[in-house]
Amino acid sequence: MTPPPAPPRRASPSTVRRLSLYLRALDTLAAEGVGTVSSQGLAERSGTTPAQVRKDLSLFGSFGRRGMGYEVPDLLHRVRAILGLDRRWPVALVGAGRIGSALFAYPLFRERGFEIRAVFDNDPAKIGSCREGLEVRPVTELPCLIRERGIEIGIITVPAHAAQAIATVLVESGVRGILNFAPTRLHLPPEIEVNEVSLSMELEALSFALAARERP
Amino acid sequence: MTPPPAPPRRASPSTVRRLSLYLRALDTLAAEGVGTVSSQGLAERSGTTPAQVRKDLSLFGSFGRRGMGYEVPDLLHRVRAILGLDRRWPVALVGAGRIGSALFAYPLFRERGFEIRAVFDNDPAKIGSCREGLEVRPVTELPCLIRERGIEIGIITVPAHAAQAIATVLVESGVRGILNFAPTRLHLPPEIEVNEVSLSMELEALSFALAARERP
DNA sequence: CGGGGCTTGTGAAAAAGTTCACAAGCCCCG
DNA sequence: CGGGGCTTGTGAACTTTTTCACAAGCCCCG
Ligand SMILES: NC(=O)c1ccc[n+]([C@@H]2O[C@H](COP(=O)([O-])OP(=O)(O)OC[C@H]3O[C@@H](n4cnc5c(N)ncnc54)[C@H](O)[C@@H]3O)[C@@H](O)[C@H]2O)c1
Ligand SMILES: NC(=O)c1ccc[n+]([C@@H]2O[C@H](COP(=O)([O-])OP(=O)(O)OC[C@H]3O[C@@H](n4cnc5c(N)ncnc54)[C@H](O)[C@@H]3O)[C@@H](O)[C@H]2O)c1
Repeated sequence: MTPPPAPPRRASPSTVRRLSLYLRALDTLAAEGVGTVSSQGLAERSGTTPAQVRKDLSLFGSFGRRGMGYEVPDLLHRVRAILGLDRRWPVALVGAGRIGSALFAYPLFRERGFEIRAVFDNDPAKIGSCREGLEVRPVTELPCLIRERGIEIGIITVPAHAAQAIATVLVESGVRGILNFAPTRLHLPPEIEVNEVSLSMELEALSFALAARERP
Repeated sequence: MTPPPAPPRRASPSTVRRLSLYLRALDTLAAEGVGTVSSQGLAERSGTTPAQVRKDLSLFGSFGRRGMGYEVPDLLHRVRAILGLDRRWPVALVGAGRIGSALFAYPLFRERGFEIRAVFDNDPAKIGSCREGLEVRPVTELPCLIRERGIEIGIITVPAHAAQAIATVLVESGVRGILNFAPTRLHLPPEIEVNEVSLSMELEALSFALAARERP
């Protein structure tokens, strides 16, 4: 009656996080001209264990040579492909405020293939102004431009009270993934990928750890 | 020979994350004037399950009444205390660039008890300028001011190549917890709490999920 | 004042994730 | 061309985290 043992051959969120770390480490190694790296070496540079590195990678194939380790350029390419970074991702940014502008100006995103192709705001003072060559457009144009420019990922950097409405419009316009900086839980259809970034949460984790250390 | 069953009565990182979510939900409930909430209600508002809510809270005590649920103001206070938010945390910000300035201007941190009491940079054009009433100081004054102002948490928003040196100085000056926005792994003594925020990683997780969905 | 309807707190079971341990494989050297 | 030294890939053991399930407890109503 119980369905077989279940075939869950999927990467856990922690594996995905670590893959990003491996990618960062591999970028550095490649820049240093290192040709080959062992699971040991990768583990040291990404703060995990050799067994973990091998397990993570083995979910997607066998990329190493026994006795030798992994070839840096090859593995770099593989990990990029696994993470879906072997293509460009057109991105829209909604909310050209403080954090939105900071993100927009951040060059590393583009290097990784994330291309901000539209910026929206509803403040007349901001609309029409330029951010690094791209003009801030009114939110009313959002559906049209998202479709036109084939945008698949939206970054939300508007105040919390406006986030849900923006998210809904983004999804209706064809966006499949959302990175949300506003401190609200978004209600969206389950096929939409949502990733929340909460800086308060990060500080609170620190505060918890420091406070816990003081009184056990 | 194996030490007893082991008494690991500590909250896992995921529990801590969820506590932050509960806190956010409780804030909203309190603002709405709701007097009482069940684990069910909290779960819905924080995207988890009732059993998980109860397990998480039970790590720290019994705060509810059977048949009734939890009293919102009481639980709010308890969760704040658990997270170490029943006090002020003096914070220093190093790197008054784009993301640093955005963080500095963000009012929610202060509301949660995180008080930015010093801002540092090494760019002469920025030193001496003011951010919301606080003057940007040169990094050379960092050790002295950190000690003087009793700062325990440092936020690093300098370029990656400068992050390790800043982190080391912060720790030598007495900081016990660090929130690092620079994309580098920091090497610090184990008693220092370090929390990395990597926005690339968040985007990459999205990209992975969207790409995976396309070719199963 | 006792029974019914809910909801908590918590062991026990299940699932998920990590570490272990080792056979299989590769390269180099003699 | 065969042996030694390393390192991968991977089942199996172990650990941690989540889910389940239910007794214990509280309140309200009749
Ligand atoms: N600044 C930070 O460090 C920080 C940290 C964590 C989270 N956040 C969150 O990020 C979001 C933005 O924060 P910020 O500090 O950049 O605020 P901000 O006020 O500087 O920027 C918000 C921008 O959104 C625009 N906006 C408001 N309503 C809009 C709407 N309905 N449609 C389109 N645009 C709209 C505003 O015109 C403004 O330009 C907030 O939800 C905040 O909680 C900010
Ligand atoms: N902007 C973003 O959206 C974003 C996103 C993710 C991560 N980050 C990371 O955050 C960090 C800062 O990014 P940013 O965009 O704010 O860059 P930025 O160049 O705007 O700001 C960096 C600031 O650090 C100062 N600085 C440089 N070296 C210093 C030193 N040795 N001591 C003290 N101050 C020094 C500079 O003067 C500048 O004011 C970088 O590590 C970046 O990778 C930024």
